[in-house]
Amino acid sequence: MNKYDSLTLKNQLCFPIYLCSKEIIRRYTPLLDDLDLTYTQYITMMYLWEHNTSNVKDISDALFLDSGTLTPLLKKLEAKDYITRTRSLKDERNLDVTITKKGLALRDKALSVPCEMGKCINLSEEEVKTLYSLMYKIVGNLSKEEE
Amino acid sequence: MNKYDSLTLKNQLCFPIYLCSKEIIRRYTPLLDDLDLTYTQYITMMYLWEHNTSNVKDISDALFLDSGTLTPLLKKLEAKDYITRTRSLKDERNLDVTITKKGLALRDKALSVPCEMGKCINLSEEEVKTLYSLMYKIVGNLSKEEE
DNA sequence: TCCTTTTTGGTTGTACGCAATTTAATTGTA
DNA sequence: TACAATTAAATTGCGTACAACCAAAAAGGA
Repeated sequence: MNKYDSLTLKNQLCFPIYLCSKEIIRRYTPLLDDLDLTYTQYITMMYLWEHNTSNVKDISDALFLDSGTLTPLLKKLEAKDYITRTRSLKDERNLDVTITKKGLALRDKALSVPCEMGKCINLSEEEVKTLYSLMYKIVGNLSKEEE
Repeated sequence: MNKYDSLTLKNQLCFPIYLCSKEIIRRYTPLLDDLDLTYTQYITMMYLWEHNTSNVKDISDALFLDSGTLTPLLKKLEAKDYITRTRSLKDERNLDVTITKKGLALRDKALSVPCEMGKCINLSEEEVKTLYSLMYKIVGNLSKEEE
C-alpha cells in the first residue's frame, strides 16, 4: 500500500471497461463481415432499421458520434447502396438519410448476430440487467456534469 | 414485440459498454492534457510506472494492444522523453522499453487523475466492485472461447 | 429588412486499433 | 550444423473517433 496505488492498472475501473468494449467489437467483426458492415456501421444501420429515415443530427445524438465520424461512414453506407443521402428540401442544412431496399433486407441477415454475441459474452440474465443499468448510469452521470 | 426486437439499440448490451468506454476516454482527455498524454499513452505509462522496464510483447499482453498500435505510440513517448527504446542485447528480436527520469516524475503529476475521474463516474463502492468483476468476467469469457 | 446568432454538415489533422504482411533473430530438429 | 518453424517488432492499409475549424442556411431581433 503506497501513495501510487490509485495509479495501478488493477485498481482502474476504466481500464476493464475500455478492454471490454474493444474485445467485444473485435468479436463482432467476423460476424459482421457477412453483412459487409463494421461495428459502427452496424449500430448506424440498427438505428435506421428502427427509423427508416433520419438525418445526421439525429443519428449523431442517438449514437454519440460527431459529423467527423458520421460523414465518411454514411458515404460508405451509401456506396454499398444500404442508404441514400439527400439534402432536405424543407431545410437545406439537413441531410436526409434513408434506408434502401437493400439496406432493409440486410436486417434479416443480421438476425443471428445478437444471439451469437450473447453466447460469446455469456452472462446470466441477472448480470446483463445489472451491467446494462450501471453502464447507462455512468453515461448519464458523465453527460449530466457537462451541464 | 416483433422478430426484430433483438436488433434494437435499446436491447443491446454492447452499445452502452461501447458508449461508456468512449465517453470515459473523452472525459480523460482534458485531465491528461496536463501530462501531455493520450488515454492509451496514459495506461502504457501506468504499466511502466509499475514495472520500470519491459518490452513490446509484455506491454502488448498486459494492455491488449498489438504492435501496430504500440510501435508508433512508444515512439511518441520516446520523443517526449518519457521512455527509452533499445534493442535487447540478449535477444535482438526484443525491444527494451524503459521509463526515464522524466517519465517517472510524471507519476506525481498524475496522482489527481484517478480521483477526478472517480468524481465524474460517481458510482458507489458497491457498484464499482460489481461492475469491475462483471467487466473482467466478460473479458475472460471472450478470451476463453478463442481457445 | 438587415444583421447577428444559431444550427447543420463537411473538412482537416491527430491518434488510435487491428488484420495482414514482412523482416530479422532465435529455436528446434533431423 | 543446415534448415524449417517460431517468435518479436515493424509496416501497411482501412476504419473509426473527436477536436477544431469552416461554410451555408435558417432563425430571430432591432
